Amino acid sequence: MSPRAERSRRKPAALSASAPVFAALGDATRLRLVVALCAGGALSIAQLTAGTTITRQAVTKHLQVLADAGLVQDLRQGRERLWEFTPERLDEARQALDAISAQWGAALVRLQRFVES
Amino acid sequence: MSPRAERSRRKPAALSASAPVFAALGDATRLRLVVALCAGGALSIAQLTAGTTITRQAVTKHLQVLADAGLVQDLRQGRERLWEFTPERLDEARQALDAISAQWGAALVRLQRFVES
DNA sequence: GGGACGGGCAACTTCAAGGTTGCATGTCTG
DNA sequence: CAGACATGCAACCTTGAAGTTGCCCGTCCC
Repeated sequence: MSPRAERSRRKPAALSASAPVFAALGDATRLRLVVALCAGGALSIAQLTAGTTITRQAVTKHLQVLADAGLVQDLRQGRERLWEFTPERLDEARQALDAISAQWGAALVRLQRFVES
Repeated sequence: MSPRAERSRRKPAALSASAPVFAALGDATRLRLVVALCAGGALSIAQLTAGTTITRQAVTKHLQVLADAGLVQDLRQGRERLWEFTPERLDEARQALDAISAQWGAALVRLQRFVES
């Protein structure tokens, strides 16, 4: 089965359900956090704060927003609190963008047929 | 050339440049507007307001936000102001999500190799 | 001309996001 | 134990987002 067919086999997820995910990604700081967690596995708050100009508390709040959107997950380990990326919601968001793009493509095809007729 | 290779041939767009696009999509009302414009071609403000509970002014503001993000475009026609979808920025956002997903996949592969060694 | 209709502009309100500071708490480690 | 380290919690501040209301202006059309 082609990748596109396999993707469309899953449940549609209502498309607007991805709005919170987009909102969570719509901040440069949070986008950086997501990228960092994607590349580096589980990281602590202190590690994620290092290299930024903002406070540890601000990073904590951003991580909480990402967690509420289902993009990251925390796991305590000793005195540390490690955060790791979870891909499910982001995949749903990707599918949502694919759906929009497909809808646009279909509209273009209809327009093309209309012009030719 | 495969779709993936063709996609990666284009410029990377820095990934964080898509943050404003995600922010624009991170609102249920605006997401609905984008979907409507994708399906229905160019629509007027009055048409986009019909069927919603919010004011015409609120719709206008949302459209302005979408325009600032480069997702829509307006064209005046008589006393109407029609809005249409523009796909470029949304495609960039799709590529950004693909990049994140690919990075996560690569991290998983590295983890797998590490566990096996 | 004179209504409808579509839209722009500006002021205003409400509320939450983003960020900081200060202090308390749990946890290693020498 | 004592201190360093990682974090939590709560109060606070500042802006901007989201939405409304009121009024004005251009355009279509009978």
